[in-house]
Amino acid sequence: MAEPVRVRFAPSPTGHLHVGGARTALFTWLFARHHRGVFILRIEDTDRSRSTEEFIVSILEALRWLGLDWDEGPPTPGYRQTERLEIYKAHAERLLAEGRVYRCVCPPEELEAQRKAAQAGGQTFRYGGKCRDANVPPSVPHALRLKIPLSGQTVVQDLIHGRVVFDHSQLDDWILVRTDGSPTYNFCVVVDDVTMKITHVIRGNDHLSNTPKQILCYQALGYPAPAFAHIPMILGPDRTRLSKRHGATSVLAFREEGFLPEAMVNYLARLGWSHGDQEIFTREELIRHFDLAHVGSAGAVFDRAKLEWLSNHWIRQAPADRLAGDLVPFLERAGLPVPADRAWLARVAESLRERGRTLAEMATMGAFYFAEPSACDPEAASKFFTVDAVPRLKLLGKRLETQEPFTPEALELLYRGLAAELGLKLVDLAQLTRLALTGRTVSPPIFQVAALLGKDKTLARLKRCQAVVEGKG
RNA sequence: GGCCCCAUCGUCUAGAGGCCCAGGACACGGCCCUCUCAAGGCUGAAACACGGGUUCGAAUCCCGUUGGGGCCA
Repeated sequence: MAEPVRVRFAPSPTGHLHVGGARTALFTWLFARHHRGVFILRIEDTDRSRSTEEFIVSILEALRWLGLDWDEGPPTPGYRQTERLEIYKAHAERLLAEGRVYRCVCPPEELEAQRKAAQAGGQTFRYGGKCRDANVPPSVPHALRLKIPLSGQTVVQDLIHGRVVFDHSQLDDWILVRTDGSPTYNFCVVVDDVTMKITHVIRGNDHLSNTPKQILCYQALGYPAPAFAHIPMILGPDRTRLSKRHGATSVLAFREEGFLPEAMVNYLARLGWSHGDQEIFTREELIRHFDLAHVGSAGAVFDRAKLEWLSNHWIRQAPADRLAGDLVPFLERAGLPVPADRAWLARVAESLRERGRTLAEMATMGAFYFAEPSACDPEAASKFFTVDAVPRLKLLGKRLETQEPFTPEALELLYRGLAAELGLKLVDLAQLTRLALTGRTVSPPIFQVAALLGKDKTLARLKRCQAVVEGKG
């Protein structure tokens, strides 16, 4: 048996958890759970100017919502980079003492300007290593640079991309500690991954280019490098990296829209990973089947339509009583009264689930269950409220008044009988009733609706509808 | 600009040299079912970026081109 797997997800709290980060977290979590390893959460908050406490809270909440539980991490202290500054400092000092790193006084602005100028002129700019042998004294403000070997190459054995070779001649001596004394992101990552004994670094493709420098840093530190897996990025419809420009990308925004976490997890898992032709996965199935070998190497476009399809699937799978509970905040937000009878709400949810792609949609579509429809769809009204409408409504009201029991099955029998009696098609009576009860031409099966509404409300709405039609002449 | 990654239907993908004149799913069209809309069933249109090799044989291997993406305190 190999060494136990230890993996981490390391978001920076400079924004909400977006779908790209969520998928990285999911893949990492699945890898850990599949291998019965340890999933670690680490907060990369070295960028103090942009990191906030709220974003940390929001990210943790998003992870919990997705059901990605961590074995190590906040609120336990020691899993935030700002708490680990001493560790980075100690490692930097060691590298300096061992001559693996040197002091550099080249002003960053100047270097940046040179690079821009070179690029504009179609030239290649590379840091020349002016300070490499300059023996800058410690008293002068300085940055710390890692010495990259002048020749040779570093090979990244990536679990997804295979062997990727980088020529040392193409790599700049890179900054580990800035002039202001702050360690750079890439240096912190290496030190953290080493000290947390991470065995597999699973992260976005955008970090692949930094990997050879990190491997060189591991070597300078005298540590073995972990295995790497660079997963492709999630793209927008224009095939550029998914961002706010492409609309809502925050995981919590999807929760607000009424997607179920099962749907989100299922969708994200299938975005870039596959298991034959299977599309629908429970969490357990994902854990059982997930492997990095079947993660693709090309970027994937985020497709909301497919998410919605999965969402509908998982809404139909969910137990009715859970759906009822989930629906409550969406009713509130839609300004609808929340019924006290939870069992009744569960039955309502059950009638709505077939058509709902999100909880928010269910609340909108089912509004008539909770409040009397304010007005009929005018186009439908002109079509169905003909001269025949009033007598039919009257007759329906009369028959329904004495109908017992008021169940969908019994009501259907009554309607079918009446339709036959009048020489009508069922649809003629059904649509008229649908319009009266829901105000629309689209709804759950109308006998179910009537039964759930109960005899009193059903009769009242039929009567009111009749009055409206008569009033119109 | 240099380096790196990537390239199968509109989208997500199956495909690890012959089973592929390329399979599934979402979306789209048609039909069926049906009290409406969904769901479901059947069905249609829809792809191996291009050019060279290697091989008896290539979506699958190699090279190049093109296109896209990413990294460079």
